[in-house]
Amino acid sequence: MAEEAAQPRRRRVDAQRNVDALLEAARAVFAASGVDAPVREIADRAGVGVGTLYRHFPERSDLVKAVLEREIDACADAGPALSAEHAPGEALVLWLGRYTELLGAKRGLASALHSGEPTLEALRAYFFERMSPTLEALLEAAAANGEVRDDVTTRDLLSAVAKLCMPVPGEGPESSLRMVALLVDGLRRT
Amino acid sequence: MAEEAAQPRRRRVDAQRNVDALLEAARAVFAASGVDAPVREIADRAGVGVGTLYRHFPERSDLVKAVLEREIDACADAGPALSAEHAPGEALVLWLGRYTELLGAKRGLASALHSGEPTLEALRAYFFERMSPTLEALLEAAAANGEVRDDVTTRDLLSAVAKLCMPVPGEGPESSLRMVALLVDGLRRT
DNA sequence: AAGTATACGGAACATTGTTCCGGATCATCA
DNA sequence: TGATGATCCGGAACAATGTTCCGTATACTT
Repeated sequence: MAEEAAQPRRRRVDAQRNVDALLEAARAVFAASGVDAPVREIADRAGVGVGTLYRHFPERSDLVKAVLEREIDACADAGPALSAEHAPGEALVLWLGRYTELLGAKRGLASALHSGEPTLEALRAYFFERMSPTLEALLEAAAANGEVRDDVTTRDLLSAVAKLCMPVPGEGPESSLRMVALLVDGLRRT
Repeated sequence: MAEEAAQPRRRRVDAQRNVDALLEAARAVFAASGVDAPVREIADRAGVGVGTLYRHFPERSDLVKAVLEREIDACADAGPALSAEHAPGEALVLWLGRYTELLGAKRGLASALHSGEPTLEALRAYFFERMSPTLEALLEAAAANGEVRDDVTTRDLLSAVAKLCMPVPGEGPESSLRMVALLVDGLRRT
């Protein structure tokens, strides 16, 4: 009786099992073959038909989104803590490091953000919606403190670092790190 | 008799006409719909069957490459002139502007460079092969002159700017310009 | 003009995202 | 517990797109 009264029924257990299997399969396949991996491969690995996959994730991008959402949240939520424990400028740089790390580790994320596919628009939107407030706060604090220039947009900065982290065949994450560092140098107050 | 002796025959005139038509159609279609436009659309616009298209351009990417090669060359070749007429640091910045402009105007170029498609590897290779010597010279001169830091790789810089120019739905070329400017600020000697 | 290498067109194939629906399965209630 | 209906499943089928194939047509050569 302590449950929500709205839902007339709860999700069938087999359905839940399949959702879990799909998420795990997707995680594995994306890690192994990138976010462009065929849907069927994921369905097979999960031991499920494509119909089932589409029942739970109406579009391929919903699966991508589901897999990446947790990591996006963790990164976005890391801002306030850094802000509490460090000086504004330092907190900003540390968070940008964390952000770069996320994009470097989940190579698929950067790709997904930039693949023109209109179907991934939802992921892009979620990503920026989540990250913007965090960076906004850090950036404003650091600028108010005079540690970084104040003519740089939150959106530009998020976007720039994400782009620099785009994986390219024949280029490792190290080069992304170097390029981000260069950009951050440009950010310091002139 | 002044011809090369190797080729037994020269290209048929109808074939040449079709190649030209295809190149023009591709240019138009790429400009209108991006480099991901369907091959058939290009063939149709050129008034030609897909078989003909594939006879002259064995892979889609060959067509992309053919369309973009000329512009790549022009940009790469612009380096020495700038170098002759300006101070090293200024020449570098001016050329980077030209380079950014190319990537901003031919939105397809930046996409093509970063779309993971292995078939576009040839274009990527050509691009860097052509741009590297130009930027290398400019960068070395400016660094030797003490105007910019000397710990930045040619390759990193080419790659970074190209990435910052990647088109993203809902983001115009202006934001690319701002981000490149930021990066260039980071490039100045500290 | 005849002969032949070259080129053409478009049907057909492979891959991939997505839709559809008949049949199986589970939750609920008498 | 057993009936019942909502929910879910599987995979065949469809659409879009890159690529291949081959019978036919055309342009050079002699």
